[in-house]
Amino acid sequence: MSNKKEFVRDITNIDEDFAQWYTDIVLKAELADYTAVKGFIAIRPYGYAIWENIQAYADKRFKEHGVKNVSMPVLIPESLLNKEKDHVEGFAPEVAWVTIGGGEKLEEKLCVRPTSETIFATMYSKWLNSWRDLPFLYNQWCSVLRWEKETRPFLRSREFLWQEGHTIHETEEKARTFTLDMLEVYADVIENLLAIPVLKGRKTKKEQFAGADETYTVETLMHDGRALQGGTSHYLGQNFTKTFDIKFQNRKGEQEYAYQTSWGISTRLIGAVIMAHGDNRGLKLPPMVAPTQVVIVPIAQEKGNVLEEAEKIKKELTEKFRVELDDRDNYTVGYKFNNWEMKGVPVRIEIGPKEIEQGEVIVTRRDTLEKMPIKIEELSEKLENLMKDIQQDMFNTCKKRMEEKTTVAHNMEELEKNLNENQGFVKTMWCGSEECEDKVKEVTGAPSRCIPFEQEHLGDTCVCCGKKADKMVVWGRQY
RNA sequence: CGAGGCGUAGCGCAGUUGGUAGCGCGCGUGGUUUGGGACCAUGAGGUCGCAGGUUCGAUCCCUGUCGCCUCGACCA
Repeated sequence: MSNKKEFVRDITNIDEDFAQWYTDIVLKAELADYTAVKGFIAIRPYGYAIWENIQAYADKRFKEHGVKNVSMPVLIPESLLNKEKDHVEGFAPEVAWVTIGGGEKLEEKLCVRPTSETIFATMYSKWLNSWRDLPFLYNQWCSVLRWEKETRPFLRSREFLWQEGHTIHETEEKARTFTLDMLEVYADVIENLLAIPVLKGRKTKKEQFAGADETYTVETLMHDGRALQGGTSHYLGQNFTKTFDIKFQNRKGEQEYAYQTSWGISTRLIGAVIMAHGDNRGLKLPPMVAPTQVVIVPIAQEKGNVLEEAEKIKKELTEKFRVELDDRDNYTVGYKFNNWEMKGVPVRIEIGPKEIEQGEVIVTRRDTLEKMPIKIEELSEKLENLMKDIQQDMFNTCKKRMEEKTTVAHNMEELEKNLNENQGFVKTMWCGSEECEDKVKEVTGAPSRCIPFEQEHLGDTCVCCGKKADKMVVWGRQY
């Protein structure tokens, strides 16, 4: 009653101020906290556990493709960073420099890695001799630094955790295939683990990675209709292998430059999970990434054998699920319900004297808040199915929203109207010129998201200039 | 980098027309409670962001500075 009001005020309303809602969730669900330095967050155990689940899932997929993990240094000499022209221009404005070491000014300043193409390239050039050595399929889990001006936890911090894969291949075709394979891994991670549908496509020249020939992307859509780039995979061609002299003796005995890829996903995905699924009660985690999948809340736990029974259930469920028993005696049941809902735990089990008498428990889904009694002996089995249902339903809900928020425009007026009213993705035809791309961004504030793999024929003329167009491109405001 | 806002207890905020600080939540302890954010009692917790100036005296006034947050242009 009046409690409800208090609760609503606890977290900012999701539809009134989405940005504030997001910050509230990050802090109150104890995912992360601000630190002494702007743009540097402390990821707390609950947030880090989500990252660990993402890591475990993605790492397994990478390894299925033969990828091996390595660790590269955090510092890059200026001269190395400067070797690839497009690359420097893309990253130079946002790198942090180390100029003093051991109390003495360094002869050459060192940049804190914003990404490690240059280091990998240097090492690859040392390690590569023959076509028999290829491919090199290396990845590292690390943090990188980019001195952003505007920062937000997970979405845009100056330091962020990520994974960067760097591979070199014998042929262009093999490298291109691998680039797309990794994009599929990302789509798999985001759709199947995080339950967020993706739009797959290729970035326009203007939006692609600094130093890449092609950038592929998986784009996602958040609660408020804004887009978020979930992961990117780049085909780097021979841009770096030529400047870093990564060559090998090919099957014909000739010297040839290798073909390279790089690809990454970051802790930004935690931001995506928050913003794609959350609601006014807080976080809503898909079972597969949830650090705690089941929380058991005992009711009247001091009475009879409630706690004992709850512990028994926990023990049994722990074999299949990540389970927590909330036996804190200084909080009421209502507090616990709200607290775990805010933390997004997918399934809650209530057990009290009444349930024990009936030999059942009350199971509540976080996503729909639907309550159901389940016999204790059937619990473990039924929860398995329930987890699958929740995972699937959350994906479907998100997918439906993405479909509703994807519209078509044939001219600038429609494009602007759709972006303003419906947000989301807007599909249009595009002539392919950067002038038109710039103009759309200038007028609507929305950059191109990608040129989707699944092309549709929406007309024959460019949304902007009206000239002949044969590509479909998707626009959307982004995070 | 442009625009705005804010720095007082862990968090949210009062406050002193200048006399060295208070409320709510949270936290500790004891007890009563527990089926949707419990209650009583008691206690701990502050160089009032930092520096300088004015003043007998500054958390308050002035100047500077630093930091943080939000919104815009750039990025995972």
